[in-house]
Amino acid sequence: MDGAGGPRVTAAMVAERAGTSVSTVSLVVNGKSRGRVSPAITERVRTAVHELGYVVDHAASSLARGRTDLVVLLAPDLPNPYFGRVTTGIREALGDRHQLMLSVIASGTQPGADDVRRVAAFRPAGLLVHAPSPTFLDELDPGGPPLVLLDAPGFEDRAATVTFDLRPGVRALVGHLAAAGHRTIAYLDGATPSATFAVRRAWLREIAATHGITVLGAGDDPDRPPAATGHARDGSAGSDRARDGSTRSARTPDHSTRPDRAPDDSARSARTPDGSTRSDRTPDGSAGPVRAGLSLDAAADTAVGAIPGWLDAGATAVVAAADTLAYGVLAAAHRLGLDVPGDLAVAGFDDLPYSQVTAPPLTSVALPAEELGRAAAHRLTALLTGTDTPGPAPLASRLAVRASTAPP
Amino acid sequence: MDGAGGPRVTAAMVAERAGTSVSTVSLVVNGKSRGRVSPAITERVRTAVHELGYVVDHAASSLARGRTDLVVLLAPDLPNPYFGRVTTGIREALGDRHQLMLSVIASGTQPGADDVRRVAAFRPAGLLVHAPSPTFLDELDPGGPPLVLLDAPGFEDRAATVTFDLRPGVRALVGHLAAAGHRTIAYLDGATPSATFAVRRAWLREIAATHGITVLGAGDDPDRPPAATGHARDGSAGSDRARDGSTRSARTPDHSTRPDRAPDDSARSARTPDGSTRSDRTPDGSAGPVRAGLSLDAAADTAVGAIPGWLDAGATAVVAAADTLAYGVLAAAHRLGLDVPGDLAVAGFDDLPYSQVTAPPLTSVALPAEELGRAAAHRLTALLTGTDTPGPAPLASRLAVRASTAPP
DNA sequence: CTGAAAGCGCTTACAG
DNA sequence: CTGAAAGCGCTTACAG
Repeated sequence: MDGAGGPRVTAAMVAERAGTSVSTVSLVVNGKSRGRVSPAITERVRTAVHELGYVVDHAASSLARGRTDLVVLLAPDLPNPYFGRVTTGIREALGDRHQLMLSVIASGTQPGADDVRRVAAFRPAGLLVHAPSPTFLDELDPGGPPLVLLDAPGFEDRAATVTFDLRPGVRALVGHLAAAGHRTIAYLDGATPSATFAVRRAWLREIAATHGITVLGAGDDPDRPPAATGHARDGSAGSDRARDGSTRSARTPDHSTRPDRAPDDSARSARTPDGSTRSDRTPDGSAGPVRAGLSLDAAADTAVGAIPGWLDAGATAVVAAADTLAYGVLAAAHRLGLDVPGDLAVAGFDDLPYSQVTAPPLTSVALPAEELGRAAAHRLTALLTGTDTPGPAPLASRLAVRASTAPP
Repeated sequence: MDGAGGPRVTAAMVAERAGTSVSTVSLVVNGKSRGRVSPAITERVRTAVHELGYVVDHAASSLARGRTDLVVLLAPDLPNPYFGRVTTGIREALGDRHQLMLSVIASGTQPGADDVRRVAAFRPAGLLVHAPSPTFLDELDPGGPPLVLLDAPGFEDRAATVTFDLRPGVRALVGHLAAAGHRTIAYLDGATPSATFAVRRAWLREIAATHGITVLGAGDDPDRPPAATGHARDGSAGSDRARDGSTRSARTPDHSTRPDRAPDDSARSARTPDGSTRSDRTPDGSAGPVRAGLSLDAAADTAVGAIPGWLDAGATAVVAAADTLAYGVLAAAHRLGLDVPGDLAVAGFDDLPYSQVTAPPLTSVALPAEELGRAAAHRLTALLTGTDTPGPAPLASRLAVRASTAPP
C-alpha cells in the first residue's frame, strides 16, 4: 500500500544469476545477441530474465540510448467518439515499434504551452497532434521532435500533415440540400478554434454560393489570429495568395495533392472567402457565426437559442460542424417542438456510427477517422526512418444521406 | 526531418550560463531553492532556463529519483464514448501532480501480459485499470505499482477498487419493465469478459426473478475462469461464500460500503446465482448468453441474428449491457421491420448523451462515468500519499426512463 | 565470444 | 549558501 512496488529487478541481478555480465544481458534482451553471444549463455540469460521477471527500465534505457520509442498524441477532445476512432487507427499502424502515449488535455481546452513542455520532458521520438489550433503550433519549440498534424488543413507548409479532402462530401451535401429545395441554411460551428472547423465552414459557404444558397453563420472567422506570422490565412482552406507570399522553405513538394489544389478544382473554388480581411467580430445580425461546445448538451443549449433566429432569417436547414453538434440540434429541435426534417433539415460532419440510429437518422459528411490515424502514423514512422515521401493524398470525404435531410 | 530535434538543452548548459552549478540548477527548477539558494542566483538560473528553453529530462530525473510521476491508465476500449468520459474525470482529479499516460490496447482486446510488461518498463507511480477481466489481474506482477481498478466489482479484496452500485438502477429498470407488463426479457451481453458485465447480467437476472420475470441469455457465465484461485466467484456480484473462503489479508475494511453488502440488501439478493457451478457452455436453447462486440455495427449484426429467437421465446424487451450495444439493437430492430417499443422494448447501461436523441430515445441505467474517474484518481493519490481510506461508497446508478421502453 | 568502463542527464546527501 | 561527487540502470564502443 505504500507504493514501494518491491525491489526492482535490474540487469545486474539477471547477470549474476546467469553467471555473466550486464553487457551480455543487455545484448540478449535487446535481440542483438545473434553472433555476439553464444547460444548457451543466451539461453541462460533468457531463463534468468524469465525467472526474475526482468523488464528493461525505460528511463535508463532511453537515457543511455539518447532516444525514446515514445510517440505522443496530443488529445484535445477525448470524450468525442470521433477521436477514439482516430486513436484506434494510430495504434493499429504504429505497431510494436513505438509506445503510444496519449497526453490528455482538459476537455474543451486546446493544448497549451504547459502541455507541450510536459511532453517535451519525455523526449518523444515523434509527436502527433490532432486538429491543432493555429496558436498551438506557434508555441512549439522549434527544436522539437518530428511532428505530424492530423486534420490540420492549411498547415501543410509548416509540418507534415494528414488531411481530409472535404470537397466531395461538402459538394454532395450542398447538391443534396439544393435538390431538396433549400435556399438558406444555417451553420453551427464548433467552439474549438481548430483549423479543420474553419475549413469546413469555408467550403460549405463557398460551394453553397455556387448553388445560390445562403449560409447563415458561416462568415469570416473572428477568432482567426491576426496574420502576423503569415500563416494565419493558411488556417483556412488555403488561398493561393497566402501561399505565394509564404517564406516557408519546407514545403510539401506535391502541391497537387492538397485538397485545395486538386486537378478538378476550379480557380474560383480553390480560393476560399477566408482570404478576405473583413472582420465580423461585431456580429452582423443573423449572419454572425454561432459556436457551440462539442458536447451534445452544450450544443443543444446553444441551438435552442439560435434556431428561432435562423428560422426568422429563412433558414430551412442546419449544418453542424460535427455530428455531436448535430445531435444537439436534433435535441434542440425536439425541445422547440420542431419536426426534422419537416420544419428543419439537419446534417453534420464525421458520420459517427450513432448517426444511424438518431431520430431521424442523420445525414453527415463522412470523414474516415481510422484511416486518418493510420495515415498519420505511417507518415510519422516514415519521417523517423528518413523515408518520408511528399505526403499522401488527402483522404476523401463522402456523404452519408439519411432521413434528417429528406425533402419535407 | 531526420528526427534530430536539435541539441538538447541540459542542466549543465543552464548552469554555465547562470554561472553556477548543476546542483543549484536542479534545486531551482524543482522549487527546492527556498532558503537554500540565494535570491540572486535563483533569479539568474530562472532567466537562463527561460532563455535556453530548458526542460528537465524526464528519464534522467526519474532514474535519479528512483520514482516517476506517471500514472498509467490501461485503456481497453477507447472508441467507446463512455471511456472518454471516465478519462476526463481521471484527468480532472489527477491535476498537475501526475502525468497521465494512456496505454492504448488494441480495440476489442483485453490487456495482455505484453501490455503489462511494456507498462512496467515505465515504472509508473500508479496504475489505473478500467473494467479489467479476471485473467488480466492474474497476469499482474505481484511487485507492481499501486493499483486502482475502475468498475471492477468483486475485486475489492484483491486491490483498491472503485465501483458502481448497480442495484438502484437495475431495480428501477426491472420495476419499470414489470409495470409495463413485460414478463420475458432478453439480454444482450458484451463480448468483453470484464467483471462489470458479469455483474450487470447477474443483478438483472436476480432482480428480475423477484418480479417473476424471465431473462433469456443471462445464465451463468461460461467464460468465467475456473475457481482455481478462489477469486473466480468474486468476479460476480460477490457471494458470502466466496469471500469467507478467501485467504486474502488486504481486505477493504468497510465491507458495508460494498454494493453487495448495503444495509437495505436482503440476504437473498446479496447472493448472486453465479455462485452456482452449473456450466452452460453447451448452449441450453434460447437461454444461452448472446454476446456482441461493443461497436454499434457488431451489435447490430449480432442482434439481427438473435432477435427472432428471442421473440419466439416470448421476449417483449431487450436489455443490453451497454448503450452502444443497445444502439445496435435499435438498428437491428429497424432492419427487421420491428417497432420499438411496440414490438420490442429496448434498454441499455451507461446512459451516454446520445441516448437522448436515438429513435426512440433510449431508456438506460445511468452510470456516472466522470465521477468514477474522479473517484479512482482520488483513491490512487491517497494510496500514493499513504492516506488511503477504506474506499469510497460505490457510486449509485439510477434509471433514465425514455421512450424506448414505453408501454406498447 | 565476453566483460570492464564510460557516459546518458539528472538528484541528493555530503562537504565546505 | 554553494558545488564536487556518487549513483540511478542502462547501452555502447572498446579492449581482450
